[in-house]
Amino acid sequence: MKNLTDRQKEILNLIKSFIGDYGFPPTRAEISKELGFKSANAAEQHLRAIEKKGFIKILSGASRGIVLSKEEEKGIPVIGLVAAGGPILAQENIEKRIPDSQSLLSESVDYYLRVKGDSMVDVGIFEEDLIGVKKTNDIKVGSVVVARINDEVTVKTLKKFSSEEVILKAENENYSDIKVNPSVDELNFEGTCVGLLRNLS
Amino acid sequence: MKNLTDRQKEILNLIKSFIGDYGFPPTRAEISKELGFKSANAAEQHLRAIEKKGFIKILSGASRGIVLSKEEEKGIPVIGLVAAGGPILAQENIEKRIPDSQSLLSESVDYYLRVKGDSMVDVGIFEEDLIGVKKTNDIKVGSVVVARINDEVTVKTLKKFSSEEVILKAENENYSDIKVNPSVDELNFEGTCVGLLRNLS
DNA sequence: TAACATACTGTATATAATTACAGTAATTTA
DNA sequence: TAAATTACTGTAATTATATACAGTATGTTA
Repeated sequence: MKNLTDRQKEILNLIKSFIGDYGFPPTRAEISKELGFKSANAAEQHLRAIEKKGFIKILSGASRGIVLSKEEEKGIPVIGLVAAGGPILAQENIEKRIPDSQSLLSESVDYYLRVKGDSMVDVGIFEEDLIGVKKTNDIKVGSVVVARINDEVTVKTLKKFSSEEVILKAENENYSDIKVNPSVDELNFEGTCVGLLRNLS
Repeated sequence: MKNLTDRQKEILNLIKSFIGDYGFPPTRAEISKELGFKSANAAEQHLRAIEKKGFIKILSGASRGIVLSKEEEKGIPVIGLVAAGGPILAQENIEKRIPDSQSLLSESVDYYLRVKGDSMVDVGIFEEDLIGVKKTNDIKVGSVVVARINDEVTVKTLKKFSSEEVILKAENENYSDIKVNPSVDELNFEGTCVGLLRNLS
């Protein structure tokens, strides 16, 4: 999918915020008015360009027939198993997308990660739970983090963080702490856990 | 807010599902076609009636200018403390509403209930977690239920369910089972727990 | 029992909206 | 450097849409 120009991004954002405000997409005239175009055709042509790049679909004949593409619906990706060797958010890792409900979790979530194993049961994180992860470099001791050690992704509590040693704690007495020497092992923090979703029944 | 007639409900549901499918509301003609009206005016008049009852707002002049009212935006209520003596979904109990993200939890949630106490920690339900509750009479032994015993609301696992005795199990070894005789105590099941949300950080 | 609400058909019209065609001009890509 | 893309103005036609007015019929409320 090609990149949008700044102007095109501006128009796409306008469409999204219009939908957020009114519940339906704007007309060409409304877009033009908002951005100061004197001709509705300016909007029309921008829309065609944005459609060509795959960000929207225009339903011909229908008034306000602008449909945001799947990717653009801002669904938050759910990551199942993480394939080795690639970024965690690679397309192949995305199981599905779930709607972005800002007010659901207080901090913004970049993706959900499906929990494997029972190493965090003592803090109520169970297998198959979805943890909401925020990508951040602001990693704090005591918080639950998503770390990648030698290309393996793991969820643990950060217990110690120094240049010589990083300790990741499993919240389950049957597991022992993971001690990592950052100068020897490849260690990356993928983010902090800011929330949890569980499907029961 | 007055109640809608069956036909009006049908039309409101059509509008919601149309928005779900296309991302914008239907026209009068589209509503009429879907429901088999031969005149677009039938839809128009239904819309006016539904607006009068407060479920939608019609923006005059705007095509597809149907806006769902706040209440109708299907925000799911979050219940904090339940005031004694009233229905659990009474206005005074509603802390806030969070957007309905169907695909978030697989079963539909009628409301979220903020968990008080630590009686369910062994199944990973912690204090302040929000459990997604589905109102249902189809209560099953083994599932986590929201029960009301003599006007007190509690979340427990249903262990036994017969006409002589109902046993509600706390999932925490420090708590003992609650045994209720339905013919003596007032026992109501408010619903089944179908999911869980937790805010960390 | 008169007034009102519900649930439509049918016709008509103003206006809202899409969209094609003809240009201009600057910038980017091949 | 020719061709394509971006970023618009301006005009106009067709179609999409909202919406008023005139009816018919049935059920409900005051």
